[in-house]
Amino acid sequence: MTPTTRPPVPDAELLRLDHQVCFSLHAASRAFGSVYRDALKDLGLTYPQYLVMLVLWEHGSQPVKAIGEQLRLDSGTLSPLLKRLEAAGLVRRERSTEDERSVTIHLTADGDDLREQALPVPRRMLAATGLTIDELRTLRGLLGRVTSALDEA
Amino acid sequence: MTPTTRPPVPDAELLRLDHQVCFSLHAASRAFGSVYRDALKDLGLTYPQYLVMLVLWEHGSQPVKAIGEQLRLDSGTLSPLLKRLEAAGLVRRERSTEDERSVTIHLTADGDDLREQALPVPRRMLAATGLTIDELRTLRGLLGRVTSALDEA
DNA sequence: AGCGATTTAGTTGTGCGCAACTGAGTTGCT
DNA sequence: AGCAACTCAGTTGCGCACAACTAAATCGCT
Repeated sequence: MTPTTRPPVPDAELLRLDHQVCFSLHAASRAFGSVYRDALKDLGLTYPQYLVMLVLWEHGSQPVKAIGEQLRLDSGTLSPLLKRLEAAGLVRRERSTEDERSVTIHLTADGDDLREQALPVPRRMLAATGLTIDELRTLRGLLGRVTSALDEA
Repeated sequence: MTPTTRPPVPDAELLRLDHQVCFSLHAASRAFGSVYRDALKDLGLTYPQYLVMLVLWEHGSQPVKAIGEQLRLDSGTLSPLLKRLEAAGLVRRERSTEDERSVTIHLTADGDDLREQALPVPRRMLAATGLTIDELRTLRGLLGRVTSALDEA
């Protein structure tokens, strides 16, 4: 639309907006990380470790690859992270018998028990954001679209 | 509102929503990082280094502390990052004479020249997000509010 | 059956992010 | 003036993220 006329928003503002959005995202992500760090320190988990545990709590034992797809993480990140979860006694690694390339991650009893302790965490986080439900939904929607679009490029 | 009645959104959905928002944020931030990495590799800058250069391009020479406040980064992150920028010849460090605790960061001629090369980057990023101007503004607003709220906690 | 391409996890190396700490310099209080 | 509290930059140590690579297993094609 308006192909031959000036865009309604001047270039300079577009550029500033881009920087602000990217920077806001960066800052917001780190702010979340900081609050999660605090909420999770009693559990002895980092935020990425918590994400892995969530996947296991929700869907049960899974190969490394499946976890990586859900969290958008590769083996270079997951392998050492899972090693630390194993060292903490929360998780067990088992090489698959029918496909020996694959390693399945299982929860240990301790890992399963930890779920109980983790239950209040999301509510605490939710409150800390200070957003309404509708705003959260809008945010989630926009972020999802951005991520999909960026993954194309 | 509706103080004694059931909330209109069930608990379970709240929790899922929180996870989705936090996770989306994490994923979106990394997706941005990935596209920036690509857009910036010709300049030899990482995304955080680019953010520091933006601050210097826009506001000129500044002490480390001021840069950290604008980018929400501490000296543990900035000191080595600035060292790398200095090693790349983009930046010069100068201990302040009137307050010898403070180190002022100056752009070198090369660092100033790089601005020219960086000009097309934001437009490219903007296009890659696939969002409209209004959506970007909404996103920026929500992210800013989340970050402020989280910084309180 | 044989062999090249692909898949899966893991390793290595670099940089970011942050907590905890250090050390030099400054400020404020008495 | 003197000294405790604070400020600022830097260092150390750990974990995450990712590119590039390796090694082993599987798949697919002929």
